Amino acid sequence: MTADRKRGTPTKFDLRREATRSELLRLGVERFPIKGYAATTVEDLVHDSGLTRGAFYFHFTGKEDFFLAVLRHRSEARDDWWAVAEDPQNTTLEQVVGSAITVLAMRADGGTALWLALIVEFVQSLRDKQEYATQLAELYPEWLTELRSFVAALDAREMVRRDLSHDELAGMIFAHVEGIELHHRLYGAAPAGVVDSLCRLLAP
Amino acid sequence: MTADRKRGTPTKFDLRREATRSELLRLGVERFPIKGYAATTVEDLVHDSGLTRGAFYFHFTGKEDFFLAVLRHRSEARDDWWAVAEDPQNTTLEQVVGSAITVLAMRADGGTALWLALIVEFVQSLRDKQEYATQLAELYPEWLTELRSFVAALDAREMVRRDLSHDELAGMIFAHVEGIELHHRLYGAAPAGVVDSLCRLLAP
Amino acid sequence: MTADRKRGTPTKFDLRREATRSELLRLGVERFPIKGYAATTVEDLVHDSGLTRGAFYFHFTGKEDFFLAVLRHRSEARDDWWAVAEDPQNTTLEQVVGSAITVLAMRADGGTALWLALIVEFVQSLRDKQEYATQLAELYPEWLTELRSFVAALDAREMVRRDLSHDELAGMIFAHVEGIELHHRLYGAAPAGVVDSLCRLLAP
Amino acid sequence: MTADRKRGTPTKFDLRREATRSELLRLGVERFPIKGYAATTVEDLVHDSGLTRGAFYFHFTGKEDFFLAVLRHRSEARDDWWAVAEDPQNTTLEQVVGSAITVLAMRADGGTALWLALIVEFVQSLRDKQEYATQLAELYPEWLTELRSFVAALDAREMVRRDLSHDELAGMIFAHVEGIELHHRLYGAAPAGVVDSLCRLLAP
DNA sequence: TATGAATGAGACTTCATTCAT
DNA sequence: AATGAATGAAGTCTCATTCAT
Repeated sequence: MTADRKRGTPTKFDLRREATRSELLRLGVERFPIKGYAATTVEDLVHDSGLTRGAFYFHFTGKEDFFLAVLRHRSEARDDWWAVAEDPQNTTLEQVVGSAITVLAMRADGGTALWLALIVEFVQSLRDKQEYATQLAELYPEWLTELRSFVAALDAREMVRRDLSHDELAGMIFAHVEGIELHHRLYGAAPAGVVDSLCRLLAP
Repeated sequence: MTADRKRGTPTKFDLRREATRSELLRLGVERFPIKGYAATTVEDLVHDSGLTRGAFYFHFTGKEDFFLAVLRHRSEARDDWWAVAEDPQNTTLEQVVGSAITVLAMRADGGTALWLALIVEFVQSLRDKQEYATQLAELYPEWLTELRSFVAALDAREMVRRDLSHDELAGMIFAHVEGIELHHRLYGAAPAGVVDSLCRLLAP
Repeated sequence: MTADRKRGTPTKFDLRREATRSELLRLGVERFPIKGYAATTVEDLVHDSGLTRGAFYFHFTGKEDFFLAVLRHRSEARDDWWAVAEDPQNTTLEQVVGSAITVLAMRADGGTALWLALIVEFVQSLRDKQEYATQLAELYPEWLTELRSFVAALDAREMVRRDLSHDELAGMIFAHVEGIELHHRLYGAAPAGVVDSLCRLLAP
Repeated sequence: MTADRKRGTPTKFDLRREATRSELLRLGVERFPIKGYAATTVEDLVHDSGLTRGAFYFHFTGKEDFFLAVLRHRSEARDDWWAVAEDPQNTTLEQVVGSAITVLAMRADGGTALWLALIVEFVQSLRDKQEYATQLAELYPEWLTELRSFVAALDAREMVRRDLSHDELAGMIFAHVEGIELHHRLYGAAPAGVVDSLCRLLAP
């Protein structure tokens, strides 16, 4: 059996383990948004799922470790929304950005700026546990990938400014959108023309 | 004594009480940034200051109430930084925005995006205590005041777009800057040209 | 009131606090022997005493801190048993030692070698928390004091060897007695003539 | 296979089983001293050895059972150190005892008084599981055997007192040495002349 | 107008042991 | 003969808040 694992053939143990692990991650995606990072207890996570706290600690070192795993898990399930930038029907930057916003709004799992808020809580709770902060920072470039693809697609159609790198543009619009959504969430501040402001930031 | 207070003549008791209250608020401004909202205990707040838990609960109903009071207290001590927009030496939008950024960077009390993070923690900790969320939302317009003055000063010099209200512009740049700074704080993401992007957002 | 404290006049708070603290220590002396150091939970300690876990943690940093405080507390309540060494009725070393053993046997609070076993458990549980080990080591000389007095009294009557210091003799007989009692406790090994062996160790 | 076992001809299954069992015991001897009895988890025991929890529970009913088996296992690997008592080069009791101490100091596996401390922890953890305490007590006479041989060898050369049985003398010096070493371990108390005190205890 | 000892609900985490395979 | 994922009971400790004074 050990040999099997080495060869990459999952044993029955591997299968069982992975099933449980996945279920835990799914529960994390589902339940962290409900009460927030800090207020969600391990018990809240496993409650009513047939899993136990023990299972949780078998798979993860602790809550921090788990939260990062959840973030990674979320990253995996991403589609190609940025393909809207290649759609010839969208002839102007405004149209492309508008379509993109529309597509993205449809799949926000949990609510606007929700995960950003969770991440802020997470980071605040760390206080000098540098290891986890580092792991989080390593996820950022990955999240930027989609946006970079979007920017690249725009660039291919000469719809975007060229004095900044794709990376810089992606980072800029990411931060802009999250800033707007977060203010909306915290203060109920109604955003004024996100499409418009994004276009201004991106236009050549 | 109550009679005195009604007449507006503060007795020495009133003075003492106000001194204690102010000191507590000052401590809040000083100590919340150190460990974050959740991790800062009431003991952390009063420790080493000669004040006690008892004083804390005499002046405030609880931690939430106190935090809001601290936010209000912070708003009071604001200068006229936005006057840079009236300085005739700054002839272009770029120069004005650049000066403003420079001035603001100097007085950040505690660190970049720090208070935004505290507010996020605070809001997350509330979970259905609508009363406090409402109180927080009421503070937002006040914070916007400075930015609105800034925008108005720019407007007077015809340096700013007019398709959006001062309020909308103020809200937009507020959210933009905080979004950028927060990403910097969370992920170490280096912001690409804040002055530049602000100009794009504001320009006529 | 603060001034009172500085002057050494206990306030009502001081009195209440000390009463609770003493009661906790008393409970420690009473209950650690029942289940042993490791198995005695904080709940076990306060249970049925009207005190709470919270009170425990108000007064002590944790279980280790408390255990050391209990050991110190025990040290304080010691009588002058070694005065038997000055009793002129005991004319030989055998008689003196025999009387001493008899006296000591009467006040063993909890059982033979019980506290030694607790201390061993305590030390084993520390594992590289040097701070507590150091604090424990500092108690040893104090415990030796009584035995040193005993040896000194014997010495005054020229009943004891002089090639070793009082300190060395005290340490030797302390270890000897505890070794014997511990073996008795662990293995049920019946000690063969403690009086006799002590005399051999002490005789000139 | 069972038949084979009954006939005493070990099959290759028997061999494998015994190998695993032995390895587990060896691991116990190696790893209990590291963290102590209580703090050493079953995982600590098998980790990095290729063995598993499952194997552990196949061979032993539990941790207590295992610890006793480890103690028995340790007893088996004993040499004839006490032969120094027969060495004609050692002409006095002092010389014999001194040589014995020297020899013994060389083979202390794990550190001074280490196993005594483990046994204390073990016994404390039992609390009314009389069965295990009994099994432990049954090991004691066996451990005494070596010391008894030593005493017997001394007796043959008329170097030892005769008012006590070999058993009593062996028990006495065993307890004495362990008492001294334990105090050394717990409090850092430096033993004063072990050779000397042993001679006093043993001399005719 | 405070004081500060005490409360008490729960959080995270550990680990000996089980059991389906 | 062994595997190792999972269990679940229990333990230590934290802290916002209360209340007698």
